[in-house]
Amino acid sequence: MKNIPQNKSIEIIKKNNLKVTPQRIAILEIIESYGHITIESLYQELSLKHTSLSLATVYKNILMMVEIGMLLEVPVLGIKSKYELKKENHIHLICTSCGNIEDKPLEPSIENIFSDLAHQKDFKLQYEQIILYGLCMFCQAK
Amino acid sequence: MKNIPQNKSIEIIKKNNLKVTPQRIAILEIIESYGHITIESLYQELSLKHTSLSLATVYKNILMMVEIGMLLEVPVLGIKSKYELKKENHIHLICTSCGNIEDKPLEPSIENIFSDLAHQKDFKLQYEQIILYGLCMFCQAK
DNA sequence: ATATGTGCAAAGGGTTTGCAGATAT
DNA sequence: ATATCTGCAAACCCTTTGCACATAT
Repeated sequence: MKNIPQNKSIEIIKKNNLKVTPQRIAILEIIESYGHITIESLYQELSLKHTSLSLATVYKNILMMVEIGMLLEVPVLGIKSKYELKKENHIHLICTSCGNIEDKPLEPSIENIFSDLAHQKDFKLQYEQIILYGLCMFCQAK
Repeated sequence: MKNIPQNKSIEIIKKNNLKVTPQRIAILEIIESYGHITIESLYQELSLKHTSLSLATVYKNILMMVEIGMLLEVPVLGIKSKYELKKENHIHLICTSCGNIEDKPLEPSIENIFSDLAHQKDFKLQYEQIILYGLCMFCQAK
């Protein structure tokens, strides 16, 4: 494979001491453009441009990238997990009608509430996962 | 099967207009005693007393009970989902070391924060899923 | 009596694995 | 040059399904 573009995906891969392959660049670019995506959709999208890219490679990379903290798994009730690039902690708003996921920054005031709460329970907090399910503005209009 | 005890599980089953079978009673009693449990553990536990109970029956019931809102699925990053009896909305504290899940009531002050936040985004909130990952007091001591 | 539920065994589908060949460094 | 990565195909679950029989109402 050829034509490796210079971009953010490459930087992320390098930062994590992984080899910069066209497959990985393609995977990250699609995840970035979608924001949140399932393995299945990711593979479908990848197949359009990289017909030889195998599903096994997608699985191996996604699992490994989650493992090393490059990606974050977002479990979605009822369907399969979606994956996103790791960034500052944020809240997810998931539409139960269209499945779209929107991010919202996690304000310090909220973070404080949960760190206090964890402290009360003698719980050493590592990660806060906040997911709000409901109808997005578009699906409400329907 | 015989020996149907009178208890909370039976009431739950009746309230949902399902037939009261020994299998369902056993399933609910184990979920209640564990608080949160995976399908696999549930089946293992069930097998101890009800040797003829099939895994297919467990799956059929759990899926159906989640569907009608008797049970709630709690996705756990890295492993399989656990299931719990539906009750007032609450926060989950999941230990990343031992996997134990503890509940904490969701205070109105927190609920208000998220309903406000959803409102800002023109999002019609249906369900708030808050999961805190970290180390429980026992695993910190190790 | 009848709708519902269970158990079995088979099918299904998503995920993982091993390995040989290819590629990035 | 060599450690890493990819693609293929098989293996491996976990989960679902269909159907005949059993059971709750």
